[in-house]
Amino acid sequence: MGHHRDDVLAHAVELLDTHGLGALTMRRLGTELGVQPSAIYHHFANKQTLLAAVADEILASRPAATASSWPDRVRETCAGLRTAMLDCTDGADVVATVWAFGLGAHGPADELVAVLVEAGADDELAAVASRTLLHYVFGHAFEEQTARQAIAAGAVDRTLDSLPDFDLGLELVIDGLRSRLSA
Amino acid sequence: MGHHRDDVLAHAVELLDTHGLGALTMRRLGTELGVQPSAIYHHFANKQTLLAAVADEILASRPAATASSWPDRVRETCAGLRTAMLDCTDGADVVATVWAFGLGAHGPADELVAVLVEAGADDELAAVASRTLLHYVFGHAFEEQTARQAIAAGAVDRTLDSLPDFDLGLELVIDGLRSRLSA
DNA sequence: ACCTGAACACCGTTCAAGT
DNA sequence: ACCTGAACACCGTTCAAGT
Repeated sequence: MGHHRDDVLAHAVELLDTHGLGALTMRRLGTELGVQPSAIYHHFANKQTLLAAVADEILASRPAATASSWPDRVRETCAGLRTAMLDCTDGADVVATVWAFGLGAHGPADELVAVLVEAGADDELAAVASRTLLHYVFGHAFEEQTARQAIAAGAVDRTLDSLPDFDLGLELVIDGLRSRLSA
Repeated sequence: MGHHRDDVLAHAVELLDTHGLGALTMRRLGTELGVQPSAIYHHFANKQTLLAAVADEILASRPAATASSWPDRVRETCAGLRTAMLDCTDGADVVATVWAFGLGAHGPADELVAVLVEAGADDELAAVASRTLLHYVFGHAFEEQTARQAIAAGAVDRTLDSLPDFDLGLELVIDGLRSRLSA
């Protein structure tokens, strides 16, 4: 048929978004593209590499932070990251896993480090704080998205109104950061 | 052979610890117990239920927090949780996933909420802060454990000395919490 | 450059039936 | 109460070979 890497990647993202991570299979991807499973390996070395590219695609849709104060820029970056992940089925799972493996884009991490250094943090604080913020955003988004699906599937009974208080937890970390930056 | 639920669970934990999450399979578990795969379903409804029980087992080894001040109790609880997860291969992955699904023990969460309420937090702050702390601990442990394995497997080249600065990030959150509690 | 066909070594889960 | 045997509907990955 003559597909390119980008065709395969775009289809993988669509498959993830419409049917979830469980449906994003090398075999199913091949079938939907009208091609043998093994043909996918011509474009991606393995599934992990494909998932890393999918994660990058999810993160590419983030808007750039525009605010002037560092707390607002941190809020913008974290909110943008969260929204990008929640906008795609199982997006938080894919992005967090790829990040933990050390693959995929460092965009959000680099952005946070830059903002914090500009705000007066030394290199160590900037590095630790950016990772702390990312762990918070990943953890919160992953739990929210997973719980929502578990409830929708009837797999578990649980309320969710207690969950999406994303901003409050973020302010907690920002407050801790503020007390370090003003010192 | 006549196994009980606890035999199966103990073997599952051992399989996880010695060979990782990829090896913790219903089929392999059956084989190692000298039993058909389908026999496992007599003890656990499905793999998710088994994983929830495994997560509870990992968390059961945590020591109780004994310190008197709330920041020290928070540090103890978080460090105990982290250690329990890191002590078992893929422990952070299993515990964080089970937690996100709303299954398994709420031990660490309940402990943190209790400590924070005792320290003067209202119910909402205690709930948000405990989840923020958990997201941080899960995220940090998952990344540390995953990165360590990815490096050991040669799947990725990355330094790790920049990672295990667990305490610094935790102090950040505790500082934010302190500024709320003293207000 | 892109793909086929076939194979290898696996999965989770169900279900009738056995003791 | 605990298990067998067999099946169903799948996986990721490799590799020689084709165009």
